[in-house]
Amino acid sequence: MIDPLDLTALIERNRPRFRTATEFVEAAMREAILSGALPGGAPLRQEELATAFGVSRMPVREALRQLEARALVEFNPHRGAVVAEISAGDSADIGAIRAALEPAALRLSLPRLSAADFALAEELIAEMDAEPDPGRMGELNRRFHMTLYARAGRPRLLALVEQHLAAADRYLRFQFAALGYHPRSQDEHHALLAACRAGDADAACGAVVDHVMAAEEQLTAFLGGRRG
Amino acid sequence: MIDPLDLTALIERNRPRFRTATEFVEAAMREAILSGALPGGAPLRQEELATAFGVSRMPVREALRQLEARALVEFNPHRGAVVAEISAGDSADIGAIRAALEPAALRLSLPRLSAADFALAEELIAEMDAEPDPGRMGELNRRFHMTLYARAGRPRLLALVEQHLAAADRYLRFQFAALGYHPRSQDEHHALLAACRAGDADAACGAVVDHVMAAEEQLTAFLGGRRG
DNA sequence: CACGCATATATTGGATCCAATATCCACGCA
DNA sequence: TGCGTGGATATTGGATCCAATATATGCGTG
Repeated sequence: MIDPLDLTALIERNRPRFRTATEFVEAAMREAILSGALPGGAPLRQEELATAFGVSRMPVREALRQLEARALVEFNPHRGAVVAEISAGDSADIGAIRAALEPAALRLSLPRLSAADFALAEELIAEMDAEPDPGRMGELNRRFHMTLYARAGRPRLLALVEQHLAAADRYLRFQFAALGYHPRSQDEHHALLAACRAGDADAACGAVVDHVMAAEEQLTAFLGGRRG
Repeated sequence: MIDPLDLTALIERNRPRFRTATEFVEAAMREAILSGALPGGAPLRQEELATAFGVSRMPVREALRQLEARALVEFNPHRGAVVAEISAGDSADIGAIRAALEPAALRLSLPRLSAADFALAEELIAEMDAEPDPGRMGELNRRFHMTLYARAGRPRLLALVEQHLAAADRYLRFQFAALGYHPRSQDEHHALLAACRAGDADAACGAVVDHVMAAEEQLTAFLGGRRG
């Protein structure tokens, strides 16, 4: 049973931003899943969600289908949808994808990055140092990475990267809550930015891969390595 | 207006394979889009599709939402959905993604490939030589690649790879129809398989990247390079 | 007392209905 | 004659209703 109060905060706040109820429900539920408000395995009763969002079951159904295509929820015919579980195996999967995509995006973007981009990235690192909330923290981390990739000029690639950065957030929140923030990650952010500023594509890509892999290893160890 | 006869072939053939109408419609429409039966830009009228599939508008709507999340169709609120357009820019986008993901999948899979896997890959190459139909051709090409990646043991990564192999098919069909099949591609398949058999991961990954990039360059040139 | 079967209930899947919005066309006016 | 406005029409978005299926409960029987 989902506590209605947990969701009411997310709901109705940015309702008017969306043109259709389906859009609204999809965005709110994605946010809820990625932020951990809806934990892995949580059953998603359509009627319950519909009343929580103040709509009928139909926008909920369409939103659930979209989230299914993004692997955030899983459907079982006639049995309902549940929030996709997190696991060590899935974390490794996401890590492998990030380690492949992010250097590719960076390599395309790097030559076109401007001084303003570097300044923004620097500022985001500083904000991360001061941010205690894990949720905002993940958001800042995502924006830092995306700032460096943004000039790649490949919308599809960037959408994939952002999607998997967000997916990784679900896991990083775990790590953050359990171990506190790892200062090594900030060192890696600085190193990455320095390599970018120097225009050294190979070093920058290496830094990204190391960064992703390090976080991934930490996580796999933390999650107990139940699966490869 | 969609010619109903174009779709009727796809419809009702494997209808019983699916447990829900939504699953069925989603699979059929994805197939239709990827195979080119529904070309880019084609308007997707819900009522029309519903009668074509012999269902109500609802499964169609849910299927369209799933396809939207996979970037195969585009929605405009209150204006309807259209099949996602193909373009030189999008082709380059897909090429960049493939060039990043496929070597990663291959590197994970390569050490675990068996003699049977190599034999299957070899057979698929041979079948490609004899296949005149572009549709079946793409299918064989996809299976060849996926055979080499299958042992990666990363379901999420493999799903992404397969998804973008399929997306690339939409473009390769173009190339095939206009230029005929390029024998160079088969040479590259042989070289790739040889490197895999030799267990040379670096060479194999290099071969994949070259293969993807070569096809991509051909395509970009053919599509006129309207966009980067 | 355990197991299997039948029935009851809850929940999803699918169809139909109504409302909201966009497009199209005609008409009037400058 | 060209442009803008207003209404008619088509199509989507959302709500409600019905059917199909899965789970749970309880009964009977071995």
